[in-house]
Amino acid sequence: MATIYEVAALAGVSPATVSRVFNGLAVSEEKQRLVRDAAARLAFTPNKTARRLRKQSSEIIALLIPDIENPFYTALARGVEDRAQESGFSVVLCNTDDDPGKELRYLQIAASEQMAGVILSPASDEVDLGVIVSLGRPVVAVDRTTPYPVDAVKIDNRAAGIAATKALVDAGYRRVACIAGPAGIEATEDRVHGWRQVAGARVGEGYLQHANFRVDGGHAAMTALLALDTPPDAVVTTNNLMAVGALQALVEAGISPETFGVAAVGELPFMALAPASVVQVRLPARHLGTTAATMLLERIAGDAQPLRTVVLRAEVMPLTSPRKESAL
Amino acid sequence: MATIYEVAALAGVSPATVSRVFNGLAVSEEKQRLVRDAAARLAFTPNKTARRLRKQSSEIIALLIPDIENPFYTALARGVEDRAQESGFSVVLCNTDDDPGKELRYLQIAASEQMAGVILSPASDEVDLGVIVSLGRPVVAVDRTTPYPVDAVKIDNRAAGIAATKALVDAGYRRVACIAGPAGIEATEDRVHGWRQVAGARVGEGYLQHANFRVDGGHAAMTALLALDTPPDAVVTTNNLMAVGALQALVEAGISPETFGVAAVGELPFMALAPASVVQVRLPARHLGTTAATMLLERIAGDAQPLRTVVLRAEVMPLTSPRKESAL
DNA sequence: GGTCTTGACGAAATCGATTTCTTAGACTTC
DNA sequence: GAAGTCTAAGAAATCGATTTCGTCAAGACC
Repeated sequence: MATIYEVAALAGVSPATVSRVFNGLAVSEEKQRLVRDAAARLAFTPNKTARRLRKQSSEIIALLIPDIENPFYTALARGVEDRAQESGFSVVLCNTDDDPGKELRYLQIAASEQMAGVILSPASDEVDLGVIVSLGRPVVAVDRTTPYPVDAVKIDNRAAGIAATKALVDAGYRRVACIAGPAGIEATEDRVHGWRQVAGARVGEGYLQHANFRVDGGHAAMTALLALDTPPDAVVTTNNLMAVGALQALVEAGISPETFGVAAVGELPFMALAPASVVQVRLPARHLGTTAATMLLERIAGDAQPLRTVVLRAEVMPLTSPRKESAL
Repeated sequence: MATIYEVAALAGVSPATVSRVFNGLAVSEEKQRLVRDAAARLAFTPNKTARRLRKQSSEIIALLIPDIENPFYTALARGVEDRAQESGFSVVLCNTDDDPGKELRYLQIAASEQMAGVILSPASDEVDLGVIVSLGRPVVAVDRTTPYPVDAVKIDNRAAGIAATKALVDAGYRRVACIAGPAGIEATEDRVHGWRQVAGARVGEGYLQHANFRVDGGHAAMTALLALDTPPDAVVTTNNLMAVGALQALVEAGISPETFGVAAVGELPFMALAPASVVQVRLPARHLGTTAATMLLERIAGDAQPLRTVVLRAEVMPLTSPRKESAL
C-alpha cells in the first residue's frame, strides 16, 4: 500500500497537496495532473484508518438486528444497504441474537470504531444507548422502540394485530388464540393488544402463549395450545417464523391448515411454499430499512430537526391470489 | 471518549504504561491498580482506530456473500460469526449481489480498512483478489472457488447433483430436467455434471435451463420447461431458491408436486412449508462457515502450511420423515 | 508605487494508540 | 563490592492521513 508521502515524493509536491487533490480542495490543474498520475502509478488508495483517526468519523453505519436468519430482517437490511450505498456509505451487519450483552458489545464496537451512526432493533428496553448518543452519533430505532430519545421507524403493530385477527374472525373462526413473542417487547405487545381487542370475548384460558421469536418457539407454543382442554380453532402469531413453527406442529398433529385458521403478522418466508389458507399481514420490511437509513443519513449530514417517529402501516394480503413475484 | 493520555494523567503514570496494562505486558501490581481505577473512573475504551493505524491490522474479518436473502448464505454467515466471536473477532457482512463490481469495491474496502482477512464466495473467476493477497492478508474461498491460490472450503457438488438426480430416477421419473444457475460458476456446473451423469440417457432437448440463482429465475426456467414439446416429468434445481420458484410455477400451472418430481440441491428454506415430496440434498451451510472461519483464523494467527481445499459432503434428506427442528 | 486581497501550497501539528529506545534501580554472581 | 543481568516504566518516534498556519506571489485598488 502506497502512502500519501510516496505519492507526494513521486509527484514532486507536498503530502498536503496530495490530500487536497483527493478531497477536492483547490489545487492547480498542473499539480492535480501530477498527483493523479503518481497515484495511479503507485496504485494508491488512501488509508481509511488514518483518515478516520484524524477526522474522527467514518462512512460506515452499523445495523444491529436480532436474527439474521429471519427473512424479515434480511429484507430490512437490504433496504438499509441500498439506501446507504447510494450515499457512499457501507453497512456493517451485526447479529444480536436478542441478547442485550451482545448488543452492548456491538454498540461499543460501533463507538470505538468511529462509525457514523447506528440503526438498531433493540433487544430490550435496557439497552444503553448512552455510549453512542453521548458521542453525538445519530441512532435510529427500527421495528422496535426504546426509551432513549432517538428517531424511530416502526409499524402500526396494533393495527396489524387487529387485521390478522379480524381476518380469522371474519372467516368464521370462533376460538382464536395468540402466539406472541417474549413479553416486554413493545412490537409484540402491541400486536397482542390488537388481537385481544378483536378476539377478546372469545378468548379462553391459556389462549395467549409466549414464545421466542423463532420456529421452535412457534412449534412449542402451538403444541401447548393443542393440548388445552378446549383448544382453539385458530391462531394468530405475532411474527413470521413462529407461524412456520405453528404450521409444522399442526401438520405433525395431523391437522390441516385448511380447517385450523392460521394468521401471521408478517409474511411467511418463501410464500410459494406456504398453504394458501394462511392469512398474512404484509410488513414493509424493506421500506422500514430504507426509511431508517434515510433518517440516519439526514442526521449524519447534520439535520437537527426535532426527533421523529415514522409509523408505517402494514397491509393484509389477500387470501386467495398467490403473488407472482419473489417471496419477499 | 477518554484517551490513554487522560488515563495516564489521572493515574500518575505514562501513556506507555497504560497501554501496557491494557495489552497484558509487564507492569507492577501497584501501577496496574492505579491505571485500572483511573480507566474505570473515566469509562475509558481504547480507540480502535488509533490502535489499528499503529498495528496495521484489526480484529475484523470481512465476509462477502452473493445474496443475503438466501437462507443458505445466512446460515453460512452464522457459522462464520459463531467461530469468529469465539476468538474475539467481529464479522462484517457484505452483500455482493453476484456483481463483480460490488465485490471489488468491498475487497478494496477490506484492504483499506486493514481488515484481518476475507472469506468470500466469488461472484466470478475474474475477481481480483490481488488487492488483498498482495497485502499478505489471508483469504478463504467458500462454496465457490477461484483461480487465485487461496484456501477453500467447498461442497462435493457433483456428488450432490448425482444424489438429487438419482433420488428422482429411483422414484420412477423418466424425463429429468435440470434448472441450473448462471453458466461459469463452478459449483453449479459441477452439480449439472452430476445430473447429466445420471440422467444422461434420458435428457431431452432443452432440458437444461440456466437461470439466476433466485426465486424468479427458477420460476421462469420451470415455465420454459413446461412449454417444451416433450416436457420433463421431473426436475433437479441446483440451488434452494430456484426450487421454490419452480414449485411456484408448478402450482400455478395446476400441477401437483406429487406427480411432478422435484429435487433440489440445497435445503428448501423453512421446510415445514414445503411439500413433503420434494427431494432435498442437505448442504452443510453452517459448517461451511465454521470451517472457513477456522481456516482463516489459523492463517491470521500465522499458520503457513500449504494451501488447503476442504471438501464437505452433502447429505440426501430422507423423503418421508419431516425434521423436527428449525428449518435451517 | 504601495497596500490589500486572494489563492496555491508547503511545514508542521494533530488524531490516539503502540513500540522502540533509554534509564534507573534491584538483584545476581564471583 | 564491582561488574553484569533483569525489570519496570518514562520519553519519544511511529502509523498515514487531515488541517491549521504561514509564506509567497499575482492581481486589485487608490
